Amino acid sequence: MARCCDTKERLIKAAYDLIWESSYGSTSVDHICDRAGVRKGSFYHFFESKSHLALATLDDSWAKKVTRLNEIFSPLAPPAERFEKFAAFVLEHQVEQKERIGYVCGCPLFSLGCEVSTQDDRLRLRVGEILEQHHRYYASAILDASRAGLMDGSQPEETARMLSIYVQGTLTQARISNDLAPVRDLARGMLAILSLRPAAVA
Amino acid sequence: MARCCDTKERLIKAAYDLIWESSYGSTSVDHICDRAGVRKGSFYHFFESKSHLALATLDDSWAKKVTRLNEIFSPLAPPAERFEKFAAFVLEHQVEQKERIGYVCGCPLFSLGCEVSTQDDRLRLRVGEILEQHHRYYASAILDASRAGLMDGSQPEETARMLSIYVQGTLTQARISNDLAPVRDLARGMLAILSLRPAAVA
DNA sequence: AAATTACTTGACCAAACAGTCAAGAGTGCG
DNA sequence: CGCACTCTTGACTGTTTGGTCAAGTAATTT
Repeated sequence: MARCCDTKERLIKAAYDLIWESSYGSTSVDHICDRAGVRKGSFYHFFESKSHLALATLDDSWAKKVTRLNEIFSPLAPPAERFEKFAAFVLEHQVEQKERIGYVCGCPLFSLGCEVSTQDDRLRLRVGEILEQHHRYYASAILDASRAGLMDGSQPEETARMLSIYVQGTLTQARISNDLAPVRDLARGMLAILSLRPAAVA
Repeated sequence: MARCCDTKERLIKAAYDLIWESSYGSTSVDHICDRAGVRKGSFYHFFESKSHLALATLDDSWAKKVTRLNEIFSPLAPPAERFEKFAAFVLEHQVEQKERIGYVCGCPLFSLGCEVSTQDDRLRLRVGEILEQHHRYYASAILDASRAGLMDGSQPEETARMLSIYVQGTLTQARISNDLAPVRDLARGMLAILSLRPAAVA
């Protein structure tokens, strides 16, 4: 049955899902293999260790997400709309996941990063890089908004940082309370942090 | 050597530290016993399981923290000062921990809550309750501030919610970036969210 | 057709794991 | 003193863990 197929992708998908639904520590190589329908020998043919697979899930999920973010944060879209679309995108993801597994799962990136940061520097740094990319999207939209006279853009970096933290906090809060309410308020909260002038929201 | 001493407390302390420094999943009962200098039989004399011990660490640490928070959020203190003292308290804690173990550890409550929420409802709910208590401190200080004419208090609950999320996000961010900078900006960020009128800050 | 390559398989290992238990040992009380 | 209670101990069990490996199988190259 050699040289077949999508074994590697199935492993990445299974690992991503399991870590998101539960946690890195409680997800064993055996669980991942079971869900992927793959024998353990194959696992170690493709990946050195669980940590290496986790890194692969980060790269893979980021590569997929980036095209969507490029759409949402397209410089062609009005700045306020970018944030609204982003919030809608996040909410949609969370609703879907809650319907599928019965729990609000929050952000796989933050959860994994938070869990492993003091134990696995490679994973920690990669998560940090990806979060930094999100920051870039925010900062660029803020600059566009202030250039258009829609908001006070005197501190774009600081404002973008606060947005990052707010999104991060909201998803963690939603996971812990197992409640989508904070995510439903995400758009409003982001716009409040941006202090966009009323005209921009309409 | 029976009927001695502080075995139970040592177990709670060891579990708290280990979970904070690494994570719940990577902390085994054996590790906890080792650090506490206690044999495993004793562990199971006091606690049914690791999950029960984790719950005890939550209760224990919250009981200790609450007296400090009552000081900080004393209705006798000016509202703005309460938030500044709180931010200083958080920073102090994080600096201490980073010096001790070389990593920014973030908040044990958020990290644990985030990690176990989809697997252990008892722990999840307890973490949620404790976070809710923090929210109460914030909301009460906000009401006091608005009553004193220091800020717009039209949405005290919503503002307190944003503060909670911001603090939570900041500590998670600090842990992931292994950098205290976000925590050093905590006071400023909290005051920005509160939009306290300049007079209140001076 | 033969050799190489890329993948799969299932059996295997030692270590770590959560949890149990019977036999003590120190303390306080009658 | 001796009983009862609380705690401690170390040896134990069965399972799960991450990880290895030799043998096989199918496509690809030569």
